[in-house]
Amino acid sequence: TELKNRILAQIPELKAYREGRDVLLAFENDMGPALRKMCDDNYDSDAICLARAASIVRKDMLDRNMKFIGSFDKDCQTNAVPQSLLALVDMILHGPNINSKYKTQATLSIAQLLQFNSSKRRREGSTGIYHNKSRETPLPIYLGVTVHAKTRKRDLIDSLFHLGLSISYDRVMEISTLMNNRICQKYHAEQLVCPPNLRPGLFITAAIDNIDHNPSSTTAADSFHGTGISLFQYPTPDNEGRCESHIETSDEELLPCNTLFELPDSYTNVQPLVLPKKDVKLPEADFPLNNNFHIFDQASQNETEWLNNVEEKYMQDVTYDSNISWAAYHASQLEVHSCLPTITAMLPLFQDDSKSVAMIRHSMDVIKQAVDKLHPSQVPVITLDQPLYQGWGEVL
DNA sequence: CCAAATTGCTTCATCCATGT
DNA sequence: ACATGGATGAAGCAATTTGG
Repeated sequence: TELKNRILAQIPELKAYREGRDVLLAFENDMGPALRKMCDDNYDSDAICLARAASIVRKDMLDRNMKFIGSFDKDCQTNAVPQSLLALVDMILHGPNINSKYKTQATLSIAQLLQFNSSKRRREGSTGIYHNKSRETPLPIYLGVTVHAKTRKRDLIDSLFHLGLSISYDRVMEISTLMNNRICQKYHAEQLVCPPNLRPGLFITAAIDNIDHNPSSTTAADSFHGTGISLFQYPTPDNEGRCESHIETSDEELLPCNTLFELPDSYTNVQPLVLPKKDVKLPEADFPLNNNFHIFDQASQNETEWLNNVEEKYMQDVTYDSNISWAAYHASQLEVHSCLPTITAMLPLFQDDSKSVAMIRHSMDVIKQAVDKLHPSQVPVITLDQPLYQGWGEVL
């Protein structure tokens, strides 16, 4: 309507005919004067050009129907916005002659924000912006979720949302619930808890430790003395493992967005365990247990070398590569090979005391399940610190 | 115009740092 | 050890906006 009024104001020879919802513009008298007037009015023809360009791009934008499925793929930024919008933004930013295939991140960001903040029809005098889920783009989602994950500050997300940069706080909550439910569904389907960022085919080590959150405030009613289990994988350039972080999104509609699923019972229920009172008979090993004393010789030789190094260097000034400490010396003696960052995953926490034998037994079961799934041929490797190790010995 | 979606507001409960 | 107030989040409801 605004466009119609502008056009009518500029070209009074035009007449508007209403036909249902559409408005037809037609010339009342003959075409000549009107055309001439349009050509003369250079200023407004720019405006018409802009309006035309905008409506072309808008049509593409509003036709988009994206849905956030829980993860971003590599080209999600480009795929989230129509090509015409990208081209337009790129032309505005870098001039119309550049036809580069590689869009800058600024182009992508601006285009995504445009798409995110667009609406099909705005009511006269409406103040706020209502965002449509089907036109959500990766950038505002990423921004909102990341800011929440790092800071957990609601007002920060709210102000970003009011600036049109991020999704609303409610939407962040909704997405987090959705992710939880999806991953719980996966755990239920497999009947074991195995974080999806771990990769099949890589060696796994596990660590069990007690988690003690003992708030310093005197009124903190409950402290947390639980158990945490971490899994580690060590990818190398030769074997990076198969990356299967994609969670299937089969029955999308069935997942409620307002209630949280629970973890499988087989994970959360720690079975009680009674240790036999008497000494247990150890099974006989089916291979000879011989003493590899040359390992100890090698180890003591390493220690001697370290002590020699300390003796040699302790009088001198300490520099970056003095490597005085035990760990630094031995690390410097290792051969350097390229290695990728370790993949770590933390399993959901347990409330049970980590020193109890039942908990340790359950940890072993849980770790074994995860190892069997990811790297079936492997013997589980578990590390623990001293108080837990005592209980561990009892379990064994 | 109207139903559906989205957003804003309020209330209530809980947690926890801080001060006394 | 206790009170207090800020921060947070869930839930419900109302208001507003959108899109057919």
